[in-house]
Amino acid sequence: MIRERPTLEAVARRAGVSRATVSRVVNGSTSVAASIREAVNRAVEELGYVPNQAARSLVTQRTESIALILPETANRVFSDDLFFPAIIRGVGGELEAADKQLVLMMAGSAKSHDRVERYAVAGHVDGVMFASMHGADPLPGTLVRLGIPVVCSGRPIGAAAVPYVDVDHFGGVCGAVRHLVTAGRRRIATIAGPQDMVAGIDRLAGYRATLEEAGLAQHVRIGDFTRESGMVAMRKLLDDDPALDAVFVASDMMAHGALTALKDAGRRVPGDVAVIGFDDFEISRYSEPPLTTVRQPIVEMGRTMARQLLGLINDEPHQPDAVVLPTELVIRETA
Amino acid sequence: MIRERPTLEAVARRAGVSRATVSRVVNGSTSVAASIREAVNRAVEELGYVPNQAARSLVTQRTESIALILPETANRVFSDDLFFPAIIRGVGGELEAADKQLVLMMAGSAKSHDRVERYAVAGHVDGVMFASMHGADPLPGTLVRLGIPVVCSGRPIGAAAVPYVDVDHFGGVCGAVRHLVTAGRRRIATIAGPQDMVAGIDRLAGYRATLEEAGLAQHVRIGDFTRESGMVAMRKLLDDDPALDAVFVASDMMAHGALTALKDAGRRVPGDVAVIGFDDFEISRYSEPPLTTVRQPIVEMGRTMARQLLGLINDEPHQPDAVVLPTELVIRETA
DNA sequence: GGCTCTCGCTTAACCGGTTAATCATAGGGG
DNA sequence: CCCCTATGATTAACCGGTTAAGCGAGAGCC
Repeated sequence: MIRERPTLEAVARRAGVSRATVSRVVNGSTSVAASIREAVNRAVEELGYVPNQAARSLVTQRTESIALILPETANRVFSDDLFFPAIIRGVGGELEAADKQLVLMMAGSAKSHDRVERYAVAGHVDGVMFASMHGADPLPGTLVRLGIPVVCSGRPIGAAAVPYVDVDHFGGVCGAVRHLVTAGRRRIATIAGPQDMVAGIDRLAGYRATLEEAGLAQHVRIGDFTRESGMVAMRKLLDDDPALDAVFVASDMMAHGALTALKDAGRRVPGDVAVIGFDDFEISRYSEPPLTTVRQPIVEMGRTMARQLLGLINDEPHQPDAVVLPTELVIRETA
Repeated sequence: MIRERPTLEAVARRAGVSRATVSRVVNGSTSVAASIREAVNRAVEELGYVPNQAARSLVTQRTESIALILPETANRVFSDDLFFPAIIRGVGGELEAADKQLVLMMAGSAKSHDRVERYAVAGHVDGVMFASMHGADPLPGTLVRLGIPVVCSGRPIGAAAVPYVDVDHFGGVCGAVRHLVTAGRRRIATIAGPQDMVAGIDRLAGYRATLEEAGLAQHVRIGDFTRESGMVAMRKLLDDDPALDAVFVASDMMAHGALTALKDAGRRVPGDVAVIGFDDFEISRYSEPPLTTVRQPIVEMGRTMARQLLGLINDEPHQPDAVVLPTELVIRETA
């Protein structure tokens, strides 16, 4: 059943040349006579030869594969979230085009965190990408110090100088909140994201800056980006200030939770309370009412990360340390 | 910057033993004296030795990694879909526990399809898992014939005898439709899934069988599992039979589309029309009204696939050719 | 005491490629 | 005609592990 896989040696014998020559042909070296190249290719074809990556990696020190680290345990990732799938989609497309393999790793527990480090350090991959992580994770910095190409999605917290790709959280939020102010809203609250993530911190900063600029009072509640936490936070905000007339919510998921809470509390949206989210997930086009939100180009982030990493790996010059992609206010019906 | 990675040789020198002995200690062989084992472990520790997987694979013919093939181009996967993320979650968790790596591959285009085959055949992975594919894809069968361990999610169409994990589509749908019948519904339509996928075919079969059994007329429209297609199909069904009083929708996404279409058409749910979906995605708990649906344990499917594949790889005996997981009717408010 | 057996380590072959160094051959110049 | 060079192939070393076979020493047995 298991057909013995032909080796370079076999191809060489069949083509009547040496291993080295076959290797050269397979790797597209130019200095091989056309007739020989022809013969080798025929032999490759006939035997169905495919090079053994392990053997190749052993000598080239390259694996042609790249890790994407998701900073949650496998059980939590993807539960309610549309962020990681989109990142994967962007990364995957770009790597496929470059003929690299995508190795997915979850790094939630301390144990798996360790595993990831060992894996990367062991040279199983040519480079590592981190998807938006929590807190000041030392791992990216560690890997960089070891000379492993790394790119993060989301500006890393902490001192480590790690290349990253992020979106303009601050600018996007400012635009959104200003939109509320311009529309005459005066009691504008926010449901912020976790304050151990840049996405949470920067979006809250944008809210604060804009309200300060407008001379309005701030009402803040913190969520964890889940729908459930959005509901809870919205209820608390309504307790805090029953007369609030707008809320900027730092993620679409939480915004959906907020919408539910508002409906339960008998508020009309946007009549009584305007709502703006952040993300622009697909589902937000279908919420009731359709959600006004700040679009961040997640797939594009994935693509950009991959491109940057590939650049680093091939050490192309002029690799920017950071790329910040623009966000865009998408106006639908909630504000 | 790039610290030279220590090799077995280096560890052996430091510990004052031979390469072979170090190898044995590293791989946990028992027949090594405690004192030597001690010394070797110390050397490993001090040097920060991590074995080189390429070298190891070369001789063991094992890569400790496993491919998950997603049968869409990277651009389409994950767009609106919550199925693949859940599969990944299940698979990822199980593989992590087994210390295997997950290699993600998209196989949409013919070109990438080829790439996947070459990759698997080249022995880059110890086994391959296919996530629900379209039509009668020959690839799984091909790989099986080459002796590569394969497991599919979703019973494969066609003759190939490939181990698979699936859910009880038919039974689940029968239960759901029977629920509608029992509730007194008499004009029960369905929005079926694509008829080139088992999930689409079997669910339609369940609908047909149950209605036949109940002696009721069948109204069928086909969608492609997207929300949009659900909306369109629902409108068509209402054209077909404005008086229909229930609809079984073969996926939650399409059900959400159908809900929108029903609302637009002025139908109350479940008053005028009862709706039952299939999947039980997270979002279905939050639709308006919350969706009654057939739950399929997607994460568990992923886990089971991974377990089966690991069993095959370690050629444990008694590997079932097929595992069919149960589905469960989750009654909320739409029926 | 000598023989055999066992235990535990070392030696060395091998996995399947890449590539630097080497060598054969044909062509060109003097 | 001979020597030199360019071209293009081959030889062989190496990547970093695993593991079968070999071997030395201590224990058990008669």
